[in-house]
Amino acid sequence: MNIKQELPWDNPRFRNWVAVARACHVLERTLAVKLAPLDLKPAQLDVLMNLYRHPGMSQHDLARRLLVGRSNITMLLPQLEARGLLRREGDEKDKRVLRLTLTEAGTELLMQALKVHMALIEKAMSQSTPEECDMIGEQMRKVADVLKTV
Amino acid sequence: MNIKQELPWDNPRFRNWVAVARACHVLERTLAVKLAPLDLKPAQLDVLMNLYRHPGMSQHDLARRLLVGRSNITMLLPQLEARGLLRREGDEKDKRVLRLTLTEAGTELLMQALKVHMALIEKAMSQSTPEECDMIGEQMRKVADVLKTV
DNA sequence: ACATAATAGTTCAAACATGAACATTAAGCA
DNA sequence: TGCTTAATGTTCATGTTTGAACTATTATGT
Repeated sequence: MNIKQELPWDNPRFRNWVAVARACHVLERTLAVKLAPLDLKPAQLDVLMNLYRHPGMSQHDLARRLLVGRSNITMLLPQLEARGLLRREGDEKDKRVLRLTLTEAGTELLMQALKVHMALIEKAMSQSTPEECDMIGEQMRKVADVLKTV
Repeated sequence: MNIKQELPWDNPRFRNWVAVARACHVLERTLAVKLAPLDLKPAQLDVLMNLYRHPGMSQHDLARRLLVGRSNITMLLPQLEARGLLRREGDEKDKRVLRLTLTEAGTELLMQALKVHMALIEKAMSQSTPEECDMIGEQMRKVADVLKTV
C-alpha cells in the first residue's frame, strides 16, 4: 500500500483551488463589512438579487438557486418582508406556493447594494484582463456543472 | 443623477465573479457530504491542514490564517483535541499562547480526508488545462492580495 | 373516487459563527 | 522599577444555518 501518497500541496490543481476558495472567503467577508451601512447581509443581498432577476419565484425555487435549505428561506424572508423590501403572495393555482416579488423599496435598496458589490468586484478583478476574466468565469461554470453530477 | 445605473449582470467581471462564488459554494457543500463518513466538517479539515503544514502554530495564527475570529478557534479545538487529533501545549517563553500540533491520529485522519478533498478538486478542475488552472490560481491570489488593502 | 406519493412551506432544536467584554500575560516606556 | 498599552485565549449572548418532523395541498395510480 502506498503510505506516502502524493501530498496535495504538490498538486497544482489543489493549490490553485485553495487560492480560489481563499479569494471567495475574503471577498465575502469584505462585502459583509461594506454592506453593513445598508443593514444588509450578503445572504440577504443574494435574495434581493435573485428576486430582481426572477420575479414571482417560489421559496423553493429561491432555496435551490441559493444552494440553501428551504427552512433557511423561511427564516430569512420575514425580516425582509417586515422591512417592506419584498412581498409574499399566495399562488392562485397552487395554494401551496408563495410567489415572491420585490417592492419599490426593495428594488431601491438593491440598487444601492449592487453599487457596493459591483465596486468591490471591480476592484478585486481589476488585475485580470477581460480575456482572463472570461476564461475564469467559463471554467467556474464548468466546475459547478461537473459537481452537479457527483 | 444617474437613475438607470449599469446593471451588474451586463458587466462581465460581475457575472464571472458570481460564477466563482457559485463554484466555491457548490464545492464546499459537496465536500461536506463527502467528509461526513470521516465525521469531519470542512472547517475542521481546514484546521488539520493548517496544523500539518505549520506545526506549533498559536491559536491566533490559526485564526488569522483561516480568516475567522479567535473565539471560533476556541470553540472548534476542544472537539478535535478530545478526539485525540491534536495537542495544545503552553508555550514556555510566552505563557499566553498555546502551541498546536497534530497527533499521529490527527495526521492519519488528515491523510484520509485529503484523499477525499483532492479527488473532489481533481474532478472539479478536470475541465481546465494546466495552464488555465495555473492562471486561475494566480489571479485568485491577486484577488486576495488586492482585498487586503480595502 | 380514493388511497398513496410527492411537493411547498413551517417549526423547532441543535450546531455553528460572530463580536464584545473579560482575565492573564507580555512589551513599551517614563 | 512601575504604569500603560497591547496581545492571547476564553466566555457569553446573539444571530445564522441546518435537517428532521410536521401541516397543508396537489399529483399519481388503481
